[in-house]
Amino acid sequence: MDVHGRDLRYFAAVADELNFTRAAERLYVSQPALSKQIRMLEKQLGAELFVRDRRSVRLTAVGEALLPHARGVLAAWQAAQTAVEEARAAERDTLVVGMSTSPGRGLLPALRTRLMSRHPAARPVLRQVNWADPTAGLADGSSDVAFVWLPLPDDERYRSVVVASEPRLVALPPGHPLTARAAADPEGAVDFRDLADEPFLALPPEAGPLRDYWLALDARDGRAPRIGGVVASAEETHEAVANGQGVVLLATGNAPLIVRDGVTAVPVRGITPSRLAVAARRDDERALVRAYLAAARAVGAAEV
Amino acid sequence: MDVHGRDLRYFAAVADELNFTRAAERLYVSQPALSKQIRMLEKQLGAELFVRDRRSVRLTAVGEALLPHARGVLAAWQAAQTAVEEARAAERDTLVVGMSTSPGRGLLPALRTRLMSRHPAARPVLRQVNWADPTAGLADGSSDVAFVWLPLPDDERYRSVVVASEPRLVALPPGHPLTARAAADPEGAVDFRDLADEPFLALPPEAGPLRDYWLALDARDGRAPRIGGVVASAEETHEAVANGQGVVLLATGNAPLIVRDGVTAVPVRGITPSRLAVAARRDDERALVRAYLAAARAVGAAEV
DNA sequence: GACATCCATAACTCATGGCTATCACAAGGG
DNA sequence: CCCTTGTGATAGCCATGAGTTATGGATGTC
Repeated sequence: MDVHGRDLRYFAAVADELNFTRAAERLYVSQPALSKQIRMLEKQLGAELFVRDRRSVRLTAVGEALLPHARGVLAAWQAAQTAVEEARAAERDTLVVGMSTSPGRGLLPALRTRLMSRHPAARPVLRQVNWADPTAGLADGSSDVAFVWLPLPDDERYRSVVVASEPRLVALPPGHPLTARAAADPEGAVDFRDLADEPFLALPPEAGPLRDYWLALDARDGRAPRIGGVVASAEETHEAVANGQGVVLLATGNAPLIVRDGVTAVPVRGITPSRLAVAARRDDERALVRAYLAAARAVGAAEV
Repeated sequence: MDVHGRDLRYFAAVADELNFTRAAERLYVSQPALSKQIRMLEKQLGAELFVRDRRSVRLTAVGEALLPHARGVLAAWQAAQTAVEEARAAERDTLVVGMSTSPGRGLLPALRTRLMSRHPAARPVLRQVNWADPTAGLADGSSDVAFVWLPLPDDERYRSVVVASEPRLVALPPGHPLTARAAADPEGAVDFRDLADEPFLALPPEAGPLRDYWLALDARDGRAPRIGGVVASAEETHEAVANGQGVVLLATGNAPLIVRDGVTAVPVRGITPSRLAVAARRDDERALVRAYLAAARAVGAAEV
């Protein structure tokens, strides 16, 4: 039914040489092993492939019929191996870059350029990941590296390089009283305690510590926030704010995604700045991953 | 380097089912065996072929790349097997009919017709064999059946069916004295003792008992014949007789091959008739061979 | 919470494919 | 004429391959 590729290779070699001893040498096996395998193949096919006439070896009609097909099978397998090798190479050179929202700030082209100056064959592929996954695909392996907001859950599994640290803003619906207060402020900002009691839009519970972070839990002295709704994308967030479901904290760089149709964003005093980082799985030592982190380090700040 | 066809078959089955358990059933192997073989294949290729994600199995990029090639290899091997099967069938249906000189007497078409009425797929192939081999190729396997002159050397290895028994003639050169004597004889014949002392043309020594037979050794009372030359074909024989190198005994049916350009042939009294037979190797039980002998029996006389 | 599904692992058996040593036979060569 | 050389087949041995059954562990389902 099936055949081992080796047997076809052996058969072709003997057919080439018409001499078992020489064929065995060419195949780096002993002559008896070769003889035995050919006999096995003949037995399997139910037909003699060679006539071993005391002084000479030659193909039978059946052998003659098999030879081109045997070569065909071997060639087809050769092609298969090549295809696998190419796929492996493509996989090795592909770096999946996960992100929840576009990191902006000119980071992607800058990192791409630096990466490819070191690894010309590299092909960074961008991948959009739902906000529900704060690791932007690192956790389930769907990304190799990712733009993430610190802090990450399950911190020790990842290493990260901060590439931007910016004050956080609050997005306010049209006509919200705090808009006027910010306008009157010398810095154009508001204090967090002035908005702590507003209903907040929150990330899904799966987001873990990141959800808490964007609710500024650490600045609330243990008092629970009011949750006005759950959002998992920039578009949802804009809609929810515009509809007055609640306010939401934003990284400065993400403000343009939310601020339109009367929604405004103003700086908030009294909370820590947001930190955007490039991260990878700590145990992922692949060259391309290391190179991307190195590029991020060159572009951004210190590793955490 | 090489791959076992089975592994590709297993791989294709799992790729089809995307489920090891079901694929294993389809392949009639246990699930662990299948799992192990796929792992082996992956190890050999140095790349994962499937992602076994808790609940599902799916192809990796490499697996995706391999799949069409794997099917290609399997198809190529399938074609190879078909080719072998066809060659085997052709070989099974081919009957090599050996002969030294054409048996004539309408035997070949008669046997061919009878053979093919029983075995429509049969393809009798005629093969001319040098006179030096009295078995006309049976001995070395180059013929399956053969037209031979009895007695055969190594008798017990063959079985034969006599298809013609005819008086032997002697071929005489132009102007030989015996020609006149025969003309004067009431039967137009000569007695063997009148030509026993002539130089005789003989078959090569390898012909064994057949050589002796055509020298009519049994009719010489132990006296050795004079050998005028050795001949191994009808053409040589004619030439040698015409040149006066010697005389030679002939089967009646073969006279037309020799008698021309003044060479004559006259019946000889006092020697046994020649017996033309169809023979085969005794241990050759193939249907086609048996059928050819049966056809010969129907056409000719009794089996020896 | 018991059960079913599904893939992986463990421990075992037996055939396969390799090796070395040796034989049998034909063909040349001193 | 014997002896060497070349060639394929055979014998006996051993490691590995490929299969088995039994079991584990994770994940949904009723």
